[in-house]
Amino acid sequence: MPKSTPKASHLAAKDSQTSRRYRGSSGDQRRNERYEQLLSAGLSVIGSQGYAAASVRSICTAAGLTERYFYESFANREALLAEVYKTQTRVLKNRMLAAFEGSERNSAAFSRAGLNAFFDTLYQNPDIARLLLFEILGVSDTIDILYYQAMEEFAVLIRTLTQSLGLADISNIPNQDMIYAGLVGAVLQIARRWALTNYREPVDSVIESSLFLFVAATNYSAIAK
Amino acid sequence: MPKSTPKASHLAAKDSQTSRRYRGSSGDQRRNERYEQLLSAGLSVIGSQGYAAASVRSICTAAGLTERYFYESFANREALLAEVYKTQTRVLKNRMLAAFEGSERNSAAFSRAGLNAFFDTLYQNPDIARLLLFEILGVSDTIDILYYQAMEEFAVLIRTLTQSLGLADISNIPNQDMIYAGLVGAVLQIARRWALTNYREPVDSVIESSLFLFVAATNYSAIAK
DNA sequence: TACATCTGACATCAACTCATGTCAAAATTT
DNA sequence: AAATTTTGACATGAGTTGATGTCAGATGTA
Repeated sequence: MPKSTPKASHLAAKDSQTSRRYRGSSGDQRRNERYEQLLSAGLSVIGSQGYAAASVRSICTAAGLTERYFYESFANREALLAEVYKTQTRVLKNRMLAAFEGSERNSAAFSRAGLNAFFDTLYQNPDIARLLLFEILGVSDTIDILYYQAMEEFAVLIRTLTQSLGLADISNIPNQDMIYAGLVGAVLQIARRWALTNYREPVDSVIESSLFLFVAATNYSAIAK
Repeated sequence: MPKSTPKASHLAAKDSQTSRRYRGSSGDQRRNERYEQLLSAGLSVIGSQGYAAASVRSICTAAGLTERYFYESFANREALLAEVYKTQTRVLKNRMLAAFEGSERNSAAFSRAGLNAFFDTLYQNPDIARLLLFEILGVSDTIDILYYQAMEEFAVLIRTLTQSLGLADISNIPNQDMIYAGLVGAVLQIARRWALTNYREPVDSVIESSLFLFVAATNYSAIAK
């Protein structure tokens, strides 16, 4: 039996008894700090150098930790990428929800607020932008599924909000899932284009272009049919 | 001086004099064959295993060639990826152009023909789909730019065709480049979603959803303003 | 037949990867 | 102060990678 039990999960409740306080914090706290450091270093390295160049060594160096601690929190590189991705999409989603809350209840203002939160987050954090827009694709089947799920969540989010507020309606059109997925894809592509041209366009410009597609799609059927 | 001059380009016109006929073909012909074999094997391996797993060795094995010949045609792995990508986007573009040619001259039929060529190609060639939709992103700055350029070309293509045929007009809207980029992104996202769910949706369904976004975007401004 | 070229299987090389192990010194508790 | 846990720097090992080199034998030419 190994003397140091490996922990795939960072929630190692079992050790809270056997561990001892150290530098003012408990074993769980310290482990949690290391986990957070690795998560943050992962975002930084992947977001600036790319996933291919993000070796365990480089991430641990950036985190100020030894490689031994990497495997305390993550099974492998891919698991770290997955966690970073989940964390950042959650952050993004929350910011957008907060923006929706604080916006006026009319169609344009509402959508603009959400799009502003989205594009502003990417603009303020190029590492996040690179990771969410580029590095996440083509890594593995597992990660691809994660990406797919995140896209689906965003699509459901905007669909629910749009419809529940009665801002627009395309319910007479079949395959709405796909159309909302397409709209998310349109925004992502505009964001990728924006990033690849070093964010030269003003943020308002990318917001308005995205908004146009949203409004066109959600209003067209009501007008045309 | 090295006795075997390395050739970064596969167009090694210089050797056409020094080389000798072999198995019925000239040196240039043989070199060209090897180049094509590597290109095809590259698509196959990258498209089925992913770029990360596509080592020089595995590609050469798939091509039935020795590693020595890899560097005769390509400077490195990335150069091969770039060539495969360029080749396949060119093929795709040509198929779409051919589809446009053979279609009726009304808005819906025209767009449908192009979209059908696009989605059908991906459906018939999952390797191409994976490479174009997933594996191309996040590899390197050079490859990212290649992707960006290809997207831009497709956007210009549909913009030019749409406008020159008078099928629709959004010229009263600013930042049309961005909007067409967004439409390309929408189609790509629908394709990615389709691929990630193992092409379960009928091809007509993804075509109609894409078409809806096109028609909505290109007709909305004319109606609304 | 004698010779030159081309080919493909294989060897080599340093560099790098992930993952695990070792151990003395630092920090904490008793 | 003594004992014990935790830490961080480093070593290790098995494996793979990209890139280049070697060479006997197949395929051609004279």
